[in-house]
Amino acid sequence: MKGKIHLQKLLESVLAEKGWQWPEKTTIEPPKDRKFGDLAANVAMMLAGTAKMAPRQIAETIAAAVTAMNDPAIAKIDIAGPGFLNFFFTESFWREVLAEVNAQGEAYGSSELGKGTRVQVEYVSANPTGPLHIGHGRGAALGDSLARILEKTGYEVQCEYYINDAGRQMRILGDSILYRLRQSLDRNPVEPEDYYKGDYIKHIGAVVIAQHENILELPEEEAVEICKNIGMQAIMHTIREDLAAFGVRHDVWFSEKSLVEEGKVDETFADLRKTGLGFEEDGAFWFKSTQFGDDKDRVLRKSNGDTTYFASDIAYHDNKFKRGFDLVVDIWGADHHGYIPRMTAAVEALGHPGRLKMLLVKLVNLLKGGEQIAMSTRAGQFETLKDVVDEVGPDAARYIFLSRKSDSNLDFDLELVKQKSMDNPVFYVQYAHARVCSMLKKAEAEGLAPAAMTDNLSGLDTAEDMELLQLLDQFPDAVDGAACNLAPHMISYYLQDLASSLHKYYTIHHVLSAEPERCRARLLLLASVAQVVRGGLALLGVSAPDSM
RNA sequence: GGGCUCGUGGCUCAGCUGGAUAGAGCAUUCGGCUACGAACCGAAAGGUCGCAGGUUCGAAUCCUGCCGAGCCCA
Repeated sequence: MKGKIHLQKLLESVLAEKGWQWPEKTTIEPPKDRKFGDLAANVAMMLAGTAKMAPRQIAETIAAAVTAMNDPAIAKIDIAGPGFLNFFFTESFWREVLAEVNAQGEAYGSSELGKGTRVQVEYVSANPTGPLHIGHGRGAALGDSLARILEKTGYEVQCEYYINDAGRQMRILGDSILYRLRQSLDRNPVEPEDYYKGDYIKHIGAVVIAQHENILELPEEEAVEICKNIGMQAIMHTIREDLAAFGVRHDVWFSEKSLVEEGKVDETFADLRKTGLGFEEDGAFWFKSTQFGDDKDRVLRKSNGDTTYFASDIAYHDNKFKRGFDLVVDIWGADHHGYIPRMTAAVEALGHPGRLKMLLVKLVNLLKGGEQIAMSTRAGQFETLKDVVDEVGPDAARYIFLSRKSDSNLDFDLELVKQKSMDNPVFYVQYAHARVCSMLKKAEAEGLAPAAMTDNLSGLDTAEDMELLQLLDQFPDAVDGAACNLAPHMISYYLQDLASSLHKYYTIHHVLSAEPERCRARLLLLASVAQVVRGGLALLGVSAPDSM
């Protein structure tokens, strides 16, 4: 970031002097091959069109102008390929990065990118009909990490869980519990055509009978209602526990039922009717979503009087924006992707176009030693999030989830995730941290303290020193990138790079036995690396142990 | 039938708001611990970026068609 900012200032002043406008799409970033230099700018190629000159010729002009400025940070400028400007900075410039890292401490990497924008991240939001499974875990890790990243980059973040506690699924839950309850008492009940079959249903049945001894004497409707309520509470309780054990935060637990009971759905209907975007037809109430690019209009209230899920969802999103969020991020399972056009249409109809971002999380393919484990809540066979976290630990599970794009398929092999190999890079990154901590501890025991910024740091002069310094400088860029793209996996990849450079450094350069001044400078460098590793892992919600 | 997402070395994936010789890890082969943690490091080998067109000075990246996989809707 520091290098980039410095370079951008130089280039901007040169362009201003030449009367060229700064092209919007200019990038300043490390070149793909480090032998090309420390940072490369494509500005000459971007200018070719408007300046009506060959890119390389523009590059020559810019390079000459920058050279003439005699900037103390710039060691060399090359022009290469189609017109890249490749900049080499001085070693002492890169050493200054350490001042940045240490002055900011824990805050290093944070930015004002979000400018205080109020953003809500809604995630998990699983129906309270059964325990969370591993697919929910992926969404949970993504949402939680995203919230951390957005907070780090200057957004004001609220995390929310939407509880689908109204509607048909809840009725089925009540039926399922009652059925299992009767069965356990040898009443030989009729099997419902559709019900939840997991063992947890039986356990809830036991709780119900303990609290309501006379339940079987009550009218059917009343009994189902009791089962439903107790069941929902019990399940939500375990969901909260499982999320807490996974280190996932939600600030608000929002009930669909409350939305309906407070008349918010009716309010939304009225609003739609007023704007002409809602209409009656065939005894049903419709939303004119085709006006916003959906492929057909959608029913909000059926002719039998029941409102649809979509109706609640519109009212819910209306409510979100009325609560003052500038941006809403929804994280959904990929099986809901068909829902995107109509939801986008709805948010537009509500007058908030472009302020809803939907992230899809593809299902997780759970394997054990290469063999697939089937998952289905309804059929009652699944590996719960809790089981998985208990088995592999929250760090490993989270890191796996966050080391891939969320919309790509993910194989989660319980055996591989436990292995301490690069099949699960979480250990690789954590190991880098533990290694440095152990070294710092040993140094302390020997009376060696890391250098201060006022000390002579010229001992940091090898290619590996520069590599680490430049990576430290790139951390804020990685965080901003992850925030802009709503993509925590960019942090994982950054951390793997940083850990790799650290391990290489460790192998090549001996720290404690170097001459005192160089030793202390290296300790400062390594302490800075450890701090950034810690900061990066914190954004993923993964711990950074001192020893392992 | 309509729609969405995805096809990148043997495997798992980055890169996708167009830029340099397409990158990692695993697996394979070879090499490195009498110094700070070998859960590590180095080297080799491995690719028509699904296929075919198009846009451009330049395409894994953008557009169109097709093939293939998964899912959603009817």
